[in-house]
Amino acid sequence: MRYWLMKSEPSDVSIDDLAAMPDQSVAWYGIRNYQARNFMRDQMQVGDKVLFYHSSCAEPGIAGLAEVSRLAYPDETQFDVKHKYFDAKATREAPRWMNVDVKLVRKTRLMALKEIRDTPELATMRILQKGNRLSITPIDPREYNYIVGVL
DNA sequence: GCCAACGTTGGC
DNA sequence: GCCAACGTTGGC
Repeated sequence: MRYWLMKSEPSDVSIDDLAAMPDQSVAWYGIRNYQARNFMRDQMQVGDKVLFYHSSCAEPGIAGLAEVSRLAYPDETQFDVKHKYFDAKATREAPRWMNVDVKLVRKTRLMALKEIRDTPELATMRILQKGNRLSITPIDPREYNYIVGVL
């Protein structure tokens, strides 16, 4: 089993939006970065643990715990000409983008980016490294356990 | 809104 | 294959 941090803009899908979904589960659509796609396509397994992170918002930070609930499958939005994530180079026969489904485990207190940054045990997390922009990053089990312990 | 950092695109 | 131009991310 692996551990991941997945960023979502709360104006798009927040932890409360996730909680309100049928099954409290959502397709992680819209990933248009190959590294992040490859993590979902090649490495994620059902049951993998996910830190649900709010990005591009007033209070960036970890907002809840989730887990992978469905293996990667083609991202529907790439085929929808009216969608902002439409990709003209993707076809049903040769889809370019994939997504897993992610299901809520529980909403937590917000662990703010600042708190993460101020925690020596978490200094090696990828979201803290300069210039990191990846929206999906692997998390060390020790880091994951530390975070769950303080939430 | 700014801007640093990085990924992608496309002409050559 | 190089690399300049461009687009995006995401904290501030």
